[in-house]
Amino acid sequence: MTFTTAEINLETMRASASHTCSMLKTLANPDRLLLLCRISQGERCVGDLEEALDIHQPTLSQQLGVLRDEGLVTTRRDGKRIYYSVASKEAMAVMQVLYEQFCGAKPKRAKPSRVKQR
Amino acid sequence: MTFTTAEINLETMRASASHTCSMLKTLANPDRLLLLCRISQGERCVGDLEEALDIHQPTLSQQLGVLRDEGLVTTRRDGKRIYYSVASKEAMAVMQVLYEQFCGAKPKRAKPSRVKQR
DNA sequence: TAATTATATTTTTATATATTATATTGATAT
DNA sequence: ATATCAATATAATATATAAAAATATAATTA
Repeated sequence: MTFTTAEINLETMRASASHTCSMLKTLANPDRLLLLCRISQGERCVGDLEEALDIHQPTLSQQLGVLRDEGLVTTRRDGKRIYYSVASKEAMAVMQVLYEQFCGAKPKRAKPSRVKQR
Repeated sequence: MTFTTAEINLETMRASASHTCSMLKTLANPDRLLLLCRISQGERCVGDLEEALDIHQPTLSQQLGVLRDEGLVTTRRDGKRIYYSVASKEAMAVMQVLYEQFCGAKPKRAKPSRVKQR
């Protein structure tokens, strides 16, 4: 089977291709994808992320730096802790679709499918 | 401003992270993104893509090979020409969202915004 | 001074892309 | 059949990055 989409204009897409691709590139790493996934559920401090993902602290900090540089997250300090939250609605929209497509989640607006009663 | 999404379960996402990321990686290149964009509007032969994107034939063929290997497109031969079409609904869903988010396109289901009459 | 997080540095490893040349497949004319 | 042209793919190479991990150290706050 093959697919098409609603109209996507090539020139319009070309204009944002570089920006779009650098964001995709940032998401295209399992550690960063899962970090963003965790942070998308509400702000999280580094210690929490370290435990949830089970990666070494400097590696974690490095990947968080990548997410910061790309503008996908922001931080807030509270005492010794630094809390991360998602700063990009574009990234959130993409995450949502990825979850729907690859994890079988229903889109929020979908009509519930009719289920035969027995 | 910060953002959250509907529930995204970390472990569920982890299970598909590798697959998801390899697809994102494939999309995260301007040439491939634009190729997919063009092909998403209906099947296209290589010559058409070459003209639309203005890249050298072997480079084009190589990038089309990447899209094939990832299963994002399929081909059909008609005489001397080979026609490409999109084979991945997941990729189409992501393209659609990218277009909405980065090119200001409205999602299909959005209510039209009320416009003040004068 | 301990806890939390970030940064710098180095090393390893892996890609990524373009270029050039050549091969394959199908159509057409001889 | 064979030669040839057009369309596309593949192979081989070169070049350029760069991505991830590891180790060590620094900065900030309590």
